[in-house]
Amino acid sequence: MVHDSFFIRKLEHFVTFSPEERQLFARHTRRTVQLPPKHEISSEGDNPQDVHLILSGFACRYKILEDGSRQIVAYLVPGDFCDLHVFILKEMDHAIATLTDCHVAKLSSSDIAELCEKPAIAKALWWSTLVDQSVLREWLVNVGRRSAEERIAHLLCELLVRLQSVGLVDHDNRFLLPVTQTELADTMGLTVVSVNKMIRNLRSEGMISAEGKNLVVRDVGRLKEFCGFNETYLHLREKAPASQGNRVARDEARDLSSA
Amino acid sequence: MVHDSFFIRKLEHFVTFSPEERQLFARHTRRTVQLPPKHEISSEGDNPQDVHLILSGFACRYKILEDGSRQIVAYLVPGDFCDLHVFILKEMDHAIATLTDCHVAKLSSSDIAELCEKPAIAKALWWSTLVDQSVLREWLVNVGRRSAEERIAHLLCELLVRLQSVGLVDHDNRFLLPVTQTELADTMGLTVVSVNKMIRNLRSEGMISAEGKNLVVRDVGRLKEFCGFNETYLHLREKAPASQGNRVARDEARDLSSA
DNA sequence: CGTTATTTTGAGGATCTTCAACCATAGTGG
DNA sequence: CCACTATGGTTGAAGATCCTCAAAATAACG
Repeated sequence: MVHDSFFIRKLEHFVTFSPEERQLFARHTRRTVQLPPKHEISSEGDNPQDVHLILSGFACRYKILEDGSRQIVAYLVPGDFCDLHVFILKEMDHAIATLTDCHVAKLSSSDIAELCEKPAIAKALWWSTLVDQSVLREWLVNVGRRSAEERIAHLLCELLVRLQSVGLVDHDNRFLLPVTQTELADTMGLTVVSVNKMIRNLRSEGMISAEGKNLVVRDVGRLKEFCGFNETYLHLREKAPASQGNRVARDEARDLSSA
Repeated sequence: MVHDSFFIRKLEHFVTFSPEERQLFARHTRRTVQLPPKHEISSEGDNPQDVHLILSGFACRYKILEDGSRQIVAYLVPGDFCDLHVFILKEMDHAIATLTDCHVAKLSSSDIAELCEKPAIAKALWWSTLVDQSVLREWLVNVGRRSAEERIAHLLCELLVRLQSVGLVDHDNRFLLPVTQTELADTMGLTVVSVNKMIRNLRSEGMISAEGKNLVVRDVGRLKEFCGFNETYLHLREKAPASQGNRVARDEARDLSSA
């Protein structure tokens, strides 16, 4: 119940849904599976039949090279669609796997088709694909042009904002980051050793701190400043920032945290 | 006239268009401009009104960082749409500029809307967006996980195949590459000095040779082998290669467009 | 409580960058 | 016609960043 709302909350950064549209979403996301960590949702070369939507947990999109090294090209967090492209591109050019326990909804071709009959929903799905693309561009900038320490800082800023946008961050900028340093390394084009040392730096400079799998951003301003983070590329401000819209969002967040 | 066909040729890797659909394309790509090199087609922060389609020449998509460094995140070659996202995302999160003289078609919101009334065309535009996304993923892998020399080899393989797919490569694997080494460096997350030395290596190893602005791939097999190039990610083989399969695809497209 | 995964640290080395030239080419204006 | 300038390509030397290798410490897990 709670989980079902993450993607609605995400998409509502872009459009506001009517009650019927929300019900339509609920109806088409009923078929779900519970997956353990490191479970492949779809593999390179597959021609999958379903679209997957992350309801809870973390997953990632990645490619494996001939020499066995891995590059993670996207993190998939609650509210994210994994593979909206499967009805157009017949062959997966990458794999998708869970990083943690995940609750995942499976939507068939007809689920998507029926959802897309509502123009607001079709547009929102377009938006989410385009935002994924924009994130990918920023990751390329990150790996291509920033230092190891800046890269990690930038990724943490992005996750902070993305998770905030679906209500998964505490008031003190604490969020669950169930990702190993090896996985971070595979994300940023670095080695574990580097990642470890750079995280130590960020920590000793007082910008972040880690408590188990929780990450706390101690100084958001300085962290963003340090890596040149500009959240425009997440395109979270498409809707007019009217006070009414904001109030609705706040009320929902309160409801959910009590649930 | 010749130029008009590049994007049709590109999209026809995915669907086959009817004569009416081709005419529709012709009708909606009549408004064109001729641009000089280094001309900004659209800038970061813009809310452009038109979609741009490259008819001839090379352009690129890039971001500038605070320190002035640049990361190119896509090459746009004849047949490529620059900014199909402008009707959804209200603010450009990156800039687009020509690299050479470019002949560019400008399509308005209504041009696109009318084109998308034909399901085959709508699907083809979707396909082209998704392929752009796939290329972006592969570039991230490239910059994140491959050595300087492999990166350049991989980019050259990609351009070879992409330009081949629109008929811009000679029988002897020669094509026009009007890109400076500085631009290559900004593409691969390297410096000009490195790019220069790696190109020298590839040349001395007999894989490529350069004649002015022409690049010749002397040993395609070895070049692809060297960088682990696998063209699957370009998704150029969506149509069934059998003649029968093609007929079915064509029939489907016809049915849908008449619906 | 032993086993495995993950984090942490150090030392040495490779790759790529930075800096600083110099050369080649093409376009410009006297 | 030729000096002058701008752009791009080429090269070498020195240094920084990040990697590799190796090992220990810590945490997670059945």
